[in-house]
Amino acid sequence: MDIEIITSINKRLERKVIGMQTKYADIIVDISHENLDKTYQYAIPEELLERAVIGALVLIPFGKGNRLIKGYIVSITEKPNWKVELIKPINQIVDDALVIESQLIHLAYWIKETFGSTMNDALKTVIPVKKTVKSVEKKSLRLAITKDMANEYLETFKKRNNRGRVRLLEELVLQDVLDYEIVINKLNISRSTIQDLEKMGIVTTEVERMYRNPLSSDLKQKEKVQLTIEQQTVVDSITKEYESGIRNTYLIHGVTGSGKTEVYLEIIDAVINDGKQVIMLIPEIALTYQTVMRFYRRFGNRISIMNSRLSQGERFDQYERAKNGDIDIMIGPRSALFTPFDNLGLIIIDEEHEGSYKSENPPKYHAREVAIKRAELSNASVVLGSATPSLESYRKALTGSYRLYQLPSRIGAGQMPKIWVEDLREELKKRNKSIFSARLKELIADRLQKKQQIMLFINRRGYAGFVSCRSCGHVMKCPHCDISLTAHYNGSLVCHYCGHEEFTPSKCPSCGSKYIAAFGTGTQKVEEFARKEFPGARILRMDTDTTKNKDGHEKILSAFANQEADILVGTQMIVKGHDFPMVTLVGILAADLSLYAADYRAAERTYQLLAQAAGRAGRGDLAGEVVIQTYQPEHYSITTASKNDYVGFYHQEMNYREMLKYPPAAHILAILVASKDDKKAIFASELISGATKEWLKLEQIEAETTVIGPAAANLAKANDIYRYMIYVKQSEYDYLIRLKDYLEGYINYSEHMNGCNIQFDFNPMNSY
DNA sequence: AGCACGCCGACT
DNA sequence: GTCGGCGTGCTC
Repeated sequence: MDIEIITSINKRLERKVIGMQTKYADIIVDISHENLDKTYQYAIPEELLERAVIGALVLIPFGKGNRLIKGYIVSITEKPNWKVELIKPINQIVDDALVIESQLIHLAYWIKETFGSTMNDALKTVIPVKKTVKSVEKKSLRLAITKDMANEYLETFKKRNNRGRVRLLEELVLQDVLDYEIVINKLNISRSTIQDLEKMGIVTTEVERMYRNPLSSDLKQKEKVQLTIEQQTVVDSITKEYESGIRNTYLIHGVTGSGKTEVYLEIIDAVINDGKQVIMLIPEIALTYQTVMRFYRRFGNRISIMNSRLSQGERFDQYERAKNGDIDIMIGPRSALFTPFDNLGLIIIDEEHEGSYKSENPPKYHAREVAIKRAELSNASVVLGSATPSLESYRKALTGSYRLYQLPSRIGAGQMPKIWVEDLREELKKRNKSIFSARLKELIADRLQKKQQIMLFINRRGYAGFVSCRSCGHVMKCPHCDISLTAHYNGSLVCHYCGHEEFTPSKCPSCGSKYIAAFGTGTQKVEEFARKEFPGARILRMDTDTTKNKDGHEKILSAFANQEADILVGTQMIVKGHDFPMVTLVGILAADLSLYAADYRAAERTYQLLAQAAGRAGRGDLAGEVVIQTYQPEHYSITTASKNDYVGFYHQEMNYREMLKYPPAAHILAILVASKDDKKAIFASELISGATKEWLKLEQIEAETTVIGPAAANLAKANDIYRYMIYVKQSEYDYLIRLKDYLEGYINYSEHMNGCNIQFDFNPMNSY
């Protein structure tokens, strides 16, 4: 007997004896159609077991004819969830590590494992929605023969009573191009009819693929600037390593105005000249016309830009262009990370510390970590850049897992601004009840007179204050969410979470007092004050209200850049992306507001905001000044920011995190339990916390692990859904992942979790 | 997407 | 009857 047959029989026997199970693979098929947008289960033949990994490209028999089609393995299980006798085996595995889909599916799996989500959610973030194919690939029908011939056919079809064909042909004779969609839906012609006519050579279908480039491609004169020695050193060092095949993660710590962008441009140039592709992540808020044009001028239409305003179709186009090799550089927010470049050489993350790089919905991944993983999979380097690096990254740079580069000085004539810290308590003592300190007032007057520009920055989101009763303290709250309502200038109260709107009451609903009014300083109030204080000044305000319509954001910024106003009042959104050479004064009205946030990152965020805001002053030839107004002038985030001392801040903050075991000193797993039914949510969260403690005991790590909660979330109710939180602090990330895996199993198993939505968040960036 | 099944009118 | 056009539903 043939030796191969014997071994195969032996193997089979062996499996029976050991009780080895057949393994099954969930596979997504490589056909773009809505109905096929799910997984199919196939048996993995024994001899393919080793190579059947997640992401593998396989050929599978599909449909009645068992025609072989391409598919990708997205998960592997032991138990079939389909009638076993109907499950077909995988035909073969195509070994092709370069297939980008494989890589992205593998990445999705890693995301699911590392950040906790379903494989489905992970896949959805990684693979562009296939549904959009329909709307993008605009299919149309055209007559393939002359009209006379068509009329002849029409006669014969009429005689034969081929109603479908007649309907279609009649329409085509009238108007020789028809939209595929219209033909199917409006004319009620089935696909088989069209196919038949196509076979007969009467009609042709065309896929017109028109790429919508969000930017017109008129200008692309190459722009090259002379780099400073500092910049050149960084560029040389990174490109030299790149060229010698070394791949690494680099952190560029450069003060605002130090010219990080030029450094990026040079490195990108080197990488694309090597025939590789580049992904550049920029926070959405900084993705302004100005920034985009800089890249565009340098690289012309080899780049593509993605942002959340793009329609699904446009987004899909961009992915297609990347896949077809029409572009080398993709610029965009978090989601651009999944651009299907198959020869990726570099990922850049600008403003690496930005909170928007952390996804808010599952999978709650951090773009920085995913970028590093993707770079590892496709042999690329990662460059992180920031004026105020996240503690996580700076720590890694100091311990050597990232390479650290410094750009300590501004380029050109720009000098670091002079920074004043004004103690608001002192102002109050001096009976200054204005929101402007004496110094700020004086400096504003000075700049107005010199015809220079001023930015006033209020450390809060576009918000005009909550409404409360002065006699009983009752606060107006949203009936669906546990959050105070926000007063708007049109007199209504709005909930920022669910959009609930009601009239501002004239009497307190709790005690009936007439003294109920809006509190807090918002951008609108600042604007009002400034108008009163400086009647001649032209003032622009930028917040969520004034930027609601399409290009509001861009319009206000360019109006200010064109010096159509003297003062720009705004929230965080004014501190990013734009250069205003005529701004020589920045006022930060209440620097410590963000310190009160109930969140361990409050100090870090405050430092970042102050540094960014201060960085706006004196970008041109004129020297700048910054006034920081605060009630806590002695707080280290403010003292270090006023001296532009990032390293000093880092060490102080790191001490605090070490002491309290907050990230990056340790890791936190946040578990959110949400349900429409309050009791269910409470019970489920109790169970989960119990299971957590059990598991910790089993692993014998309960002593070095802290479990907090369950407790009602900060936002205890949103959209009528009750929310409870459990926090687990542990210094080993791995333990938290294993705990998550364990809890996932527990949640699937327990029937008490029905009707509850449970989400995991590792090292959360936003509070719940 | 591609394939087959089943229904229905027309025709040898 | 049965053939071919037409609509529909399914694919592990």
